[in-house]
Amino acid sequence: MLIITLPDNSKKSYKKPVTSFQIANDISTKLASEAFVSYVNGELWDLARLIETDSIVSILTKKNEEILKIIRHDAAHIMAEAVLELYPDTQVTIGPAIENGFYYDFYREKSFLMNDIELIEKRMHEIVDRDEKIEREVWTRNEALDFFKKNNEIFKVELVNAIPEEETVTFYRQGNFVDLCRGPHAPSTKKLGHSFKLTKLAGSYWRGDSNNPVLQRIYGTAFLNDKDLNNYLVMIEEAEKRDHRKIGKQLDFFHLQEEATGSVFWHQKGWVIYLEIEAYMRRKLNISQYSEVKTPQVIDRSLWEKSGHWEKFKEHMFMAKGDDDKTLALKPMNCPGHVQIYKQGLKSYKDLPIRMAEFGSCHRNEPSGALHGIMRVRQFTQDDAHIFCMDSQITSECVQFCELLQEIYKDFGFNDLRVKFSDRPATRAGDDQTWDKAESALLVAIKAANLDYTLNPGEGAFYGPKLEFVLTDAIGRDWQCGTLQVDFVLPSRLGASYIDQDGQKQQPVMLHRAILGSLERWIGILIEQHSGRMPLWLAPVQVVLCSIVDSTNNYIYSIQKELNKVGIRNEIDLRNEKIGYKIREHSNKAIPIIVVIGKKEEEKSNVAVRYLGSNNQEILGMNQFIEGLVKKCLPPDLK
RNA sequence: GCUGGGGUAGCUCAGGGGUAGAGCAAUUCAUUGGUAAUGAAUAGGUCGGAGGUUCAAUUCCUCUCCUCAGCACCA
Repeated sequence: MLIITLPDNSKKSYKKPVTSFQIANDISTKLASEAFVSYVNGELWDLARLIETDSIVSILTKKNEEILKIIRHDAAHIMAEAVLELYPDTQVTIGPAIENGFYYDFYREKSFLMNDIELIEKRMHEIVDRDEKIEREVWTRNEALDFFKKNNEIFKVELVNAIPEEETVTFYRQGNFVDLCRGPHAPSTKKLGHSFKLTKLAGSYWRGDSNNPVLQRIYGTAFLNDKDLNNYLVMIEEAEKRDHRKIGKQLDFFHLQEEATGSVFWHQKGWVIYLEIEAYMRRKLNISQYSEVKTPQVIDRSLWEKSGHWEKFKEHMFMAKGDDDKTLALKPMNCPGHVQIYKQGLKSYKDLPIRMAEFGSCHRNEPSGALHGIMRVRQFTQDDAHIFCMDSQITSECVQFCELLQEIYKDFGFNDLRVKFSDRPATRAGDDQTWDKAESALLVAIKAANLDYTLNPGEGAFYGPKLEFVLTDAIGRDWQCGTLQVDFVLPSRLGASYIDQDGQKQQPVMLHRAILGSLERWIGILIEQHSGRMPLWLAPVQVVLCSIVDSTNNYIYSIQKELNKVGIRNEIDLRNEKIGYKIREHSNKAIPIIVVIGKKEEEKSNVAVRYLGSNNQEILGMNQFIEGLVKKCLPPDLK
């Protein structure tokens, strides 16, 4: 006797082992036809898998969110089947469902081209229509090994080899395609339906290691119906319009060109944003008792050798030849320079903590494939600082930093940031006790700032653990912005010390920290966040004054004079164009406030104000308008 | 760096072995108008760069640079 408990707590009893499909069928034939998989005691199972003990079972249909993952995984298998049918010289490797879709990595001498993708997609639709049964099989590990060896599938052999000898593995068979897979899957290829699309073709590496063979990855996405699929595709299209590279060009913020690959040409409008942000950060750092410094751009090789950068980072450093055949390097980081300033003169424990800040312009020779607009560049400016402190000050400094960071992110409108915590790696400097202290300081800081985090186990730097503060771009890619790293190593390598209460020489700890990360990346993220419609305090042009007829030009000049006096960034548009044309053009240029001035306004010393994104207009007295505007344009920390 | 796309007017893009195309922008003229495109005319190009094949290359081939997507990288 076998008792099956259903979600509504009703029970069914069976004399023999039963499948979820039978159970569904006993409830209603409709449910059986709509079922994809089931939960059996909280685990996802195939419908055809035999349940042999008393169990809690629920049947999943399209209404359950989990199904999306299942059909995307189905889609990956169906794609692999299609690829093997069309290109039998291919080896399959792995193919998971991922956020928003799925991919499969293939190994094949010849590259897939874009037309291949179309053929594969077509074949997938055929396989769906074939309604092939998808069946689960349990094999011993050695059977699996023999099978893959016989077929010369070296990648699968490697996967199976990693499995302990006594264990069994599961296979899924559909048509002539068999794949090693944990499952579960829907009962038939037909269940996928036709709401899928292959999206991208890209290279990847076996097991994510660039020393391994290159694989070809085909990405796709699948949904439960065409409407969801189309919504998704439209959403991606919309998101692409927020791309900072596109907007940067449209709004005349910056440009990039071949002769300076990976370095930004800031135009006047973009540079205004940059300067406003820098000024804001200076105010915040002053209040937080940082002192700002500036260190050399080009430094002799010997210092980089002492700091360890030469050994670990040489390939990424730009070199310059000096006199006497000296090798110089453009600084990729600011820390060694800051230690040199720290080392000038003896430091006492009473001097600590020392918080040394720099808007440090760094050069790194990033691999060409890593470059991305102004988000990943070869020359960038960090809002960098190093806090030299005693062990006993680490925690409070970390807490203060996280609070400051959060305050600043809020001012820029980022309320939900994500934190990654990278703890001790296998090979590291410093003893476990010191690591304990540093890791717990970071954790205390996260908690004090009321932040959630995800753990990156073993991903810390060899010199200490770190926090990474991550923001997301328009199409969902993660970018590390802020960071906080505890460093036990550099101070000793570069000989930084202080005298403690007992007159003994001690080594300070160094906290590397940045809040925005790089000004370039930060502005890129901001542009995408706002689709180019920057908040008033950052808008390159805050107001544009538009005429309707040219008889009011003198009145407009007089308003402009007043705006200039109070530091409102403005433009005037006296062109011989219709007002509708001007409104449209300035709206497209994302200018936050358009002021229209005609004869009516001039007569009473008024202005007609129109805010971006609104069709309303507000008639205000000129003085009243300017007074209000000055307040609105204040940076968030001065409001 | 790796795999696959792409580079044509200021911008967005079409084309394709035989004098290079559109829309928008620009310039000129007319229009002085009331809240997201007034009309007409004109001008605009080493078809990313270097080699090669050809009577002829922007088009085909080779190399190279840049760029896009993903992978790897981001100390």
